[in-house]
Amino acid sequence: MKNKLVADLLYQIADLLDIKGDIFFKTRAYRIAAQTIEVLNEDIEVISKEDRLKDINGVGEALSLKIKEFLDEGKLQYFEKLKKEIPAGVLDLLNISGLGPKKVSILFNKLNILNVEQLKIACIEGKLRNLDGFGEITERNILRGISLKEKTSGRILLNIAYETCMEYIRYLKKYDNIDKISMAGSLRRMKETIGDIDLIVTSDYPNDVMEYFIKYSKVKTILQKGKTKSSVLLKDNNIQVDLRVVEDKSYGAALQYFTGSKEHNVKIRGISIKEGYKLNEYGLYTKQNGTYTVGKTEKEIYEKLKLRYIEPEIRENRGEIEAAYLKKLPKLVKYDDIKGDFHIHSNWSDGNNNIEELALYSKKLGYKYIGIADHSESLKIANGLNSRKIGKKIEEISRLNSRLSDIEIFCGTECDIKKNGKLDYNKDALKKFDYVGIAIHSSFRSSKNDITNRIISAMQNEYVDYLAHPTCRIIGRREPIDIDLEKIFETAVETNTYLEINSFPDRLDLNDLNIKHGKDIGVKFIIGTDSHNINHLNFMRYGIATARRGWLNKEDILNTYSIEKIKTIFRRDKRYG
DNA sequence: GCCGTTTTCGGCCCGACTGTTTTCAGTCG
Repeated sequence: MKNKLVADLLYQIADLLDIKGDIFFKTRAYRIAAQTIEVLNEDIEVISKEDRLKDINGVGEALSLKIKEFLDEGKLQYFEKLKKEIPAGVLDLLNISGLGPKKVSILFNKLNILNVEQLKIACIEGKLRNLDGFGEITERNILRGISLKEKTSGRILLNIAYETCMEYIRYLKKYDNIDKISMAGSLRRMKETIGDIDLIVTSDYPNDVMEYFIKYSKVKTILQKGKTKSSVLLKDNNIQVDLRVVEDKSYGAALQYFTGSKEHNVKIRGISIKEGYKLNEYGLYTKQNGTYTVGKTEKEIYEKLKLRYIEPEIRENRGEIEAAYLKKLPKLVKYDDIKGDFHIHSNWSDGNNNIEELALYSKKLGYKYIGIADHSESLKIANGLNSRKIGKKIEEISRLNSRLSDIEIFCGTECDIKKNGKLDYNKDALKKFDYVGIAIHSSFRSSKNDITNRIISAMQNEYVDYLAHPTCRIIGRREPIDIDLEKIFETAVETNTYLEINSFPDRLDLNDLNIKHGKDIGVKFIIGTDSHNINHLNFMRYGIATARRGWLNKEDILNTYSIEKIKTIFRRDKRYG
């Protein structure tokens, strides 16, 4: 499947044309086509061979020829030419918050700025302020955007790392000489961003495993290759993957050692010493004469140290070791505990799929229910629903509910919170929904007091069920909004408002620390994917991981409940009484 | 660029906000 590759090509062309100053509707056409191809279920190569490219919505004469050339030749002349006109570093500038194609174009053409580093220097030297449309504040904003990007630079989003890793594991599993295999490191702990991918395998033939490991078709560079450890750099995304081969009797010890976190391990090793052992990546050895005691599984190591087994997601030295000793570890929510998803956008607003497609795919995931929460009226860009359309959407959902079995569809909304804290829909409109999610989509930089009060007053609305992506952060692009989370948590408890754990990989909002803190105060949560097409529904895994990192158990999360219980919560007396 | 015609051109979701200006361009969602 080269669908993703083709989509990326079209996205890049759109960016390049934007910087060149081509008309908006042309670049938009490229992006629409890219988006469609990205989520296409059918293999684009098959479609191309059968000469059906033009049947794809958004692909016409010109694009079909370009896609065909790219698939047949392995590259596209048009794209190669564009890349010569605009260096790759200039494209990077688009990823800085506050910079769009027009400004980037000026920076490139007037100041000959070719990359982020040069831009940073130019800002510090005050060279931008004299350009048309730029000023001192622009310089400061750009510097802020660059530093935000630097903070996460070199780190990959969780979903990219996870998918890349699973693909590598599938390749390795095909090899007979590998027995056990697992990911380790921050990826196994499911941190929101990942530095590199660590893999641990057991085998009696380490040398052969190393050979097989580096022969993977996506390897770009072999960084090192030894007897038991090798590192490679992957094509496309430049991710580093480290592989370690250990004996079976050391498998658990190696996993424990390489999963981390560093802080967790330091403390565990301290406990080992106190208990008369020495712990390293090969096993737990007695201090006295260095004999091997255990090491085959992580569980037996923890148990030998008088601790309960600690799940990887919470190994951060945030109290888990003490809790493991006192037998007070939370029973973390499991990846298959989730029974549905309430944050899904359909093609009634800005989603790519219709409700039936979403429902059928959700059924495949084993869900019992889903909720379609399209945008509200004022979010015109996202094609927000006006009150007339709400009725029609409800009719469609009830038709589907009577036709489809084993899955129930709820009609919800992601209602915009206006600047004054009022909701985008009035009471009569809100009443029509099965449930109401609320969210902020503008004025992120208001004062802490204003924005906190704005959210609190929205939460106090009697029709509101949950607050979506509470801090509005975008990892690597936007800092969380400055809010008084303590007050938000208190209001959530008072008003029975569930707080969302948004599973979209660049959001993961609330984050692990917020969640843990909220739980201590008594907050209840809901995990939503913010899906805009059926593939996004799979992001649920990352929301669950974040919930686990926040120490949540099943009972803390709305969408683990039975459908009957959900209905009583959505129809609580205060609303309909 | 695509699409759909009253079919070969004209329309294509647009409003809020910011920082620049002094009436508006660029960015964001």
